Amino acid sequence: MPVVTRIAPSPTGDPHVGTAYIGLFNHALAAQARHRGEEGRFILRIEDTDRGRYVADSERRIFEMMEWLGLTPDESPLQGGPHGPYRQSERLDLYGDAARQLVASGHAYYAFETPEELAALREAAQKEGRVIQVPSRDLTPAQAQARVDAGEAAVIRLKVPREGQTVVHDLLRDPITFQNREIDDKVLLKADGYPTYHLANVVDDRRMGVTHVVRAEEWIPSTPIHVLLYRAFGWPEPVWAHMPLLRNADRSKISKRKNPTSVEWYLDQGFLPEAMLNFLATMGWTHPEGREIFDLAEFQRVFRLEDVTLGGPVFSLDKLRWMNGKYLREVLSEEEVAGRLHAYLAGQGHSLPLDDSFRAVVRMMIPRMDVFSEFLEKTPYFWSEEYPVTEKAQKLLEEGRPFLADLAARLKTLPAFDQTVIEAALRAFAEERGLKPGKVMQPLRAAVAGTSESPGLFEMLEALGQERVVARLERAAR
RNA sequence: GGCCCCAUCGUCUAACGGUUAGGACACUACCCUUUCAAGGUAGCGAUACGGGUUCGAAUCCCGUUGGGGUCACCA
Repeated sequence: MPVVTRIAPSPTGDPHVGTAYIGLFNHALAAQARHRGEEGRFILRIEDTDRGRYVADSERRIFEMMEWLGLTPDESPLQGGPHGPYRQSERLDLYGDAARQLVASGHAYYAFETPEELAALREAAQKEGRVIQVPSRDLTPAQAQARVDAGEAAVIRLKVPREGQTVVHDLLRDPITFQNREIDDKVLLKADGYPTYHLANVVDDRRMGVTHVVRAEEWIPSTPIHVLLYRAFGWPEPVWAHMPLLRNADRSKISKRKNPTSVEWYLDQGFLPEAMLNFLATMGWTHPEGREIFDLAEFQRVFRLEDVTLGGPVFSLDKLRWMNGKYLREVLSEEEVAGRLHAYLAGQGHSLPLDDSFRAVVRMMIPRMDVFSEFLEKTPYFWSEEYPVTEKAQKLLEEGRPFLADLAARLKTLPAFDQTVIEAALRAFAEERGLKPGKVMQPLRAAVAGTSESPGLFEMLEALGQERVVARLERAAR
């Protein structure tokens, strides 16, 4: 069975984590079909029929987000494809024709009510606890056509049956039943000639051959409209599957105010796309063998839509961070981490050489960071002599005051400066003074790092190098 | 408020009529240890409630409660 899926974001702002989330599943479904040797396509279509909310670079940023995550679509406005154009604003003729076709077949009608009239109608309907009824529905086709011909502003509305019910066969929640009398006559074509979401969505999905509509739960209430539309056109319905909504900690729909929702933020913070994807995959779904860490290929291998759970998953930044750290420590090699971190830092405007010294610091920091943005924050003393000194480090420095100068002198004379030599020297120094090793090491750490929290002292000293270590010690001893 | 969806530890979830209700994050303790981490071990911690069905219910049915979504010429 061919599987054609899509995401259809509107270009109204930052590339949203929810788009990535839904994109992951749609992308996987298409990939699975291809692996089976069947047709599988994943489309990115831009729903830009609301000119009021259009944001110019949003489309490009959505595409870049998908690429970053490795969810590159097979067809999109940027790549093109055989079913384009992929921007609804470039497909306007289609919708007008489709809407008029429905008027001709009696499934839709021209409506002339003004916004003010509609507001009044809506208020009245609300009072009576029923859905709005549009007077234009009762116009004869000839009457309506005459007013349109006269140039009167009109929208086209779907003529929803007054009786009966419409059942949505959602793959995850089948069946969902709606009473037709509770569905209002939705606008299909706006007065400006632009389609509404409902029309454009159905027409495009049909023309692009979409077989599976996998989208967020918030669309459930409009799905009966879409079903009615498919029927009015005489088209077969796609498979419907409504995924749960990502949630804030208070369980409301994930939002900007309560969570970082822009994927660009995660990129800026230095999250890995692999970890992001892995984490998103565990929202509403679990690996059948209980694995926590798995890659996209593995996800595609074992994912089944039917296994999706429906409780709205709370998006936990804590767990995402843990998972990202896990990738740093257990999935990627040290060399890969160094390379990626270097590229990340370059992207942030820090040009550090990708050399052995950088690699040594990275190696020490891998177990000490979860995301790349922590790297420089935690290692200022590796890159400059102007590193901050914490209060606690200051205290340790005082404790070391009696021997810091001597220690500097001792380290200065060391013939080699590797971990083994350093450790032996320090232990010997402590013993001579009748101090426990820690009593020497802590002040030393404070002197060279300005903090009591650092990687292992010996490896850190080696990475810093004899010259810097001695100089810092001498400075601290003064 | 109408309509619709949902309901297992604080969070993500496992269980698909029979388990001491399992794992992960977070939290706590201990171990390791030169600090901080990482890692290891242990602990804390859940079937919302009430009725059914059944020999047996977290699992099936109904109700209640709770949470969420949606009610535009936005998507």
